[in-house]
Amino acid sequence: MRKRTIEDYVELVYDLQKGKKRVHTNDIASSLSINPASVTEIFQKLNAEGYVSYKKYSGIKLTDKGKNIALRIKKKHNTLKEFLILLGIDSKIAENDACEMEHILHPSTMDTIIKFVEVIKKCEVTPFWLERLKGYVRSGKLSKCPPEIYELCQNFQKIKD
Amino acid sequence: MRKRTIEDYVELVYDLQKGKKRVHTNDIASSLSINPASVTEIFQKLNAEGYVSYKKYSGIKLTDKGKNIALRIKKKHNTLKEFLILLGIDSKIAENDACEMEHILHPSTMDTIIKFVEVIKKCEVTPFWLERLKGYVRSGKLSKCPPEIYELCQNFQKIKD
DNA sequence: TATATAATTTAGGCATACCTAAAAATTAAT
DNA sequence: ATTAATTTTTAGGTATGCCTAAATTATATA
Repeated sequence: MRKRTIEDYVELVYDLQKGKKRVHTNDIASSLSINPASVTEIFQKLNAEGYVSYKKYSGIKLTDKGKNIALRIKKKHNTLKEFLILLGIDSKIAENDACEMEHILHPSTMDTIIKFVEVIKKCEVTPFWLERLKGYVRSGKLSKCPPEIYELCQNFQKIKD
Repeated sequence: MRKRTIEDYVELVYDLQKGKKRVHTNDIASSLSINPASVTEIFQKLNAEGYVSYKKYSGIKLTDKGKNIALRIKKKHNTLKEFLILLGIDSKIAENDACEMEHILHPSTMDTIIKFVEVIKKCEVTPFWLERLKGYVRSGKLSKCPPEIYELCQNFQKIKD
């Protein structure tokens, strides 16, 4: 696996913190299958950089700074997952890929994807191209674009030019 | 930057190899702004794992295994870049994000994206939703879906049910 | 061909993200 | 309230991907 970033930990702490006051070394350790001793080091680092407040032997708690970052990333994560699921990708895989993508995409790419999801979600009917895509992924066969659709697009294009 | 993988190097070697017999430490070193001494180590590793053949002081050359991997990744890369550009993302940014995504996406996600690009490219006219998305990204304003389109999609959906 | 210059490799170092083992603190059970 | 069990921390270790400096090999020039 790639090296885990501060963002990864902050996000995880946020999730584990739900319904408890503080997050303890063992919570993270068992959740990531790493050694509690390693988690102590991570806590110290997160604390030093102001993402959490840490008291020896009593776990950590996200600071406002940490919470903001967590929320920012989780928003990205959810949008990306939604995006992938929209395209027909299995939700477990979407979850995973979103997890990777959330750290690497350029803000403007993120912005486009956010708007993409928004546009598709605003449609009351499943867009036609999406039906075609899903069918193609499922069967390996790409159905023909119905001439009505084609004509419409063509007309709209003419209007623009 | 994230830790560079074997894949990164193999891909780079492939590109640098164009028009020359062998790739030398300095080619990689200057291309990545890392120390030639580090590149020697990388060469030894690539050689040990069979991706290149390496002769001390005379650079490396991709093996068939290495070449296959390079081609596989470059194909992913190109598709991802194309995909992002289709969505209206600036080509320099698309290049960069593709570079990151190519290593992380699940094969089935990759497959869907490949087919997505294929479907859109097969259209002789720019699909309508894509026009709307681009307009939205550009202006922040989302145009209404024309009723003709809406009706068509609705009809097709009825046929399916 | 001898020598200067450039490219490459070796040897050893540093940072980091993890590890294990053992010490210290906390919590639970009698 | 002791003592036992659990959790957490400390101390020290490993692997890796980079580094610098110095040694070695290759190449270019006189």
